Amino acid sequence: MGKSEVREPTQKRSIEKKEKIIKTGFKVICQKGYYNTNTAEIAKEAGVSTGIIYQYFNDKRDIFMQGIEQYAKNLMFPLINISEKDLSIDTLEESFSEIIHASAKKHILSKKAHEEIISLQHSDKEVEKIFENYELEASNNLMKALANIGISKKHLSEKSHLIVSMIDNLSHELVYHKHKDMDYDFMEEMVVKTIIFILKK
Amino acid sequence: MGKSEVREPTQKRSIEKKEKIIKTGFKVICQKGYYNTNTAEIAKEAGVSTGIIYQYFNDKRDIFMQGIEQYAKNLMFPLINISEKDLSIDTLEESFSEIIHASAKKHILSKKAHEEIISLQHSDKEVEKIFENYELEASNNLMKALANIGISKKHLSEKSHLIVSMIDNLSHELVYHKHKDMDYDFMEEMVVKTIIFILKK
Amino acid sequence: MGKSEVREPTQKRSIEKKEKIIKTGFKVICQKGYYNTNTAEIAKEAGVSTGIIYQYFNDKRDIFMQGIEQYAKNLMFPLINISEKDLSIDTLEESFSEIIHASAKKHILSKKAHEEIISLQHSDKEVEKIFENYELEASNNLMKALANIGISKKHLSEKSHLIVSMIDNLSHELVYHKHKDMDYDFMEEMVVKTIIFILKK
Amino acid sequence: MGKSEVREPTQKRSIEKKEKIIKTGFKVICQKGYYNTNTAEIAKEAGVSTGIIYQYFNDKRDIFMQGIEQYAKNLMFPLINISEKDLSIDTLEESFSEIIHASAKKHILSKKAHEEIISLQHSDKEVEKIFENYELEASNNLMKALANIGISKKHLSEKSHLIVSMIDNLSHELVYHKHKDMDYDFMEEMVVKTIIFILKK
DNA sequence: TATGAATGAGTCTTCATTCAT
DNA sequence: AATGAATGAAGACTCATTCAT
Repeated sequence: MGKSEVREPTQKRSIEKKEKIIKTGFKVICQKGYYNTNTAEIAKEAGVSTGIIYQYFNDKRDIFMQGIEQYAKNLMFPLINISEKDLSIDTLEESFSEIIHASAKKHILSKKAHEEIISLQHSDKEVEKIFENYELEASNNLMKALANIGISKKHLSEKSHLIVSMIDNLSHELVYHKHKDMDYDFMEEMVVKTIIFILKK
Repeated sequence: MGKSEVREPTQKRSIEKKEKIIKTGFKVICQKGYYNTNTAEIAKEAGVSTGIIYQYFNDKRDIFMQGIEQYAKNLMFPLINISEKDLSIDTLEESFSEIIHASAKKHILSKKAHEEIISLQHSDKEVEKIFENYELEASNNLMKALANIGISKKHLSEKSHLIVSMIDNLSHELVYHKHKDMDYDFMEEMVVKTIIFILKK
Repeated sequence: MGKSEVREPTQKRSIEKKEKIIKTGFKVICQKGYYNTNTAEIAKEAGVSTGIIYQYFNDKRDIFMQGIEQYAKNLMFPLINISEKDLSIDTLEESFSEIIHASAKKHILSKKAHEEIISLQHSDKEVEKIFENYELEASNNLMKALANIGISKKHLSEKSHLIVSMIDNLSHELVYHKHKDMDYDFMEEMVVKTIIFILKK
Repeated sequence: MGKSEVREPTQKRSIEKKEKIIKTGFKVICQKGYYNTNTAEIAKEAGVSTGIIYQYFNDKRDIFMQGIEQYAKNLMFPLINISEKDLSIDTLEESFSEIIHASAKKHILSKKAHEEIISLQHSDKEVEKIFENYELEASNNLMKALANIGISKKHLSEKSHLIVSMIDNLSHELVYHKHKDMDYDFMEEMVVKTIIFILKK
């Protein structure tokens, strides 16, 4: 029935408008929840009409998805961009310490965002994929970097995966600070040591 | 003109009916998400009429809340029930292997429930606490059990927390099997060894 | 996503309500056109809420479709129910005269309806089918009846089809009376004679 | 604050542009239906911007109306152009055979257009007349042509009308081929013979 | 003249909640 | 205590029309 195509804006003004919608929409959804935010509100917050949204996006979900895409890229950046330049076999501990800090820093930005995204993974397999892909990329990059500095390739993919999860978890913990009386410095140190243990094993 | 009160059932039949609604409602919501499950569906699955729901519950949210209260303890953390009977200093590896398996088994429902609950935290601060408490309880129980079998109490809470999250992660991985080409037996073994490493440290 | 099933009402009150919606909806749509009638208006005219419509019908189109179904049945009734009792080889002319009159009578009821239905055949192949099926049934019944009174079966399906079209056309003409100065009695007579001619050929 | 007038283009380029919009718009509307065709689509198909449409036309309806005016005569009824040159009293059968074929050829678009026009008659009485006039013209032309080749004028208008509708029906049948197992050659032959019969009567 | 981005009123549909029985 | 029919407010999305450029 002549489904009107989504237009990819080329003009500067339009690109900015689309970016504004993504940014604002993503922010509001993260603050209030996907199902508690309606398109009219997103439009209003972004300073546009409801109609224009559907020239740049397929539907409400699409706004959020593109927000996630940008967010995920940003969030995973420190892990995704690990290379052998960041690692050295002699200073593994310092290297991972730095990586953890960089990761935690990004996590701080986006407590709410992360929560809302996770909650949509149920009904939306595509959301899940985005994160898995970035996680996979992070694992793979870490794996290559580790191989390049001379770590044994034996079971390296499994090890990398474990390491990435640990870093991710710890970053979470550092941000959420749910357990008030914990010694987070020790936890970090412990994680680094555990990573070294895993790699040496 | 007062808001008609929710009735607390006293008769056996009624109590069972209410239980059924909580159980079914909670299950369906965890599987499909809060906003993708409507009251008609919950009623149908529970074998009751839509009307009756509003005699036992204030609203849809109330069903889910009571579900959380009632089932979270049981479902969420198999780790909560760990005691020193499950652990022995000489067979730590076997012990944790078993714990991991038990955890993985319950993980499908618990993970989804957890995610869904987080998604409601936005509009509902009350929800937030419930889960944190159970997670804390799991860590604490593990900690006590470990202390009881002679593990050093130094930084035990941090260690326990790390261990719980590793088990949680691995369980998730074992259940979802996202990375097809991974050697999950190795990963499990690795996790167990890492736990031992953490505890010995 | 738990698409709520359309309920087929069993209680008397509900059946009447559903009938009322079909009748009113069909009437209003025929008067104002499908795209100029909105669901709120149908509901209002039928004296129900908009919500209830979707318990009995899949969508707006469904209301109209069920209206058509009833209407088509009714409209085609005289042609569909032709049997050998209505025909005799010796009084073919009188027989067809009567059939034409009965058919025209039904057509009067529904000038607007017919127009609106035809206009939807574009976008809706299902609408087309309904009418084709009734037309086919009419042709087939006529064919059997004719065979039973001794008309040669050679090319009888083609002949029946032509006859049904002619009757249908004439009925239309008799109702619409677009051409003010025509002698409709003659036309009817002519059609009857032509039918006889076709059958004798 | 007067409603900005529709401009009548004077430059060659503009006139062509307007013609293109009418032609394309009319075609697409006939194919897909008035309410299933949006102005963006018409503009796109015509190779113009949506904005320009409102310089040449009052509104969407106006495009279609002008399309009807301009193309109806040409498209709707090949029969309109019948003259005595096409007919001869001695070769009536061949003549009508040819007419039927010509009619069938133009039938696809014309039938759809006709249907769509009828559907607009509800909200738009103006549309109604246009078509009736062309249909009448077809009958009249046929009538004159028949009279000119010596057919009796007695009841000729009624006969012409019957003939036109038979041809119209058969054309439709030939184009759509709804009844797969029919012998269309026989039907055509039968129609021609019936026409001759009517004329001779 | 021409563009196509922008508007926002209007539409169908869903669903938590109420109420007659 | 229970049913399930009924309500109607709210939401996602469309599209004829306008307007800044």
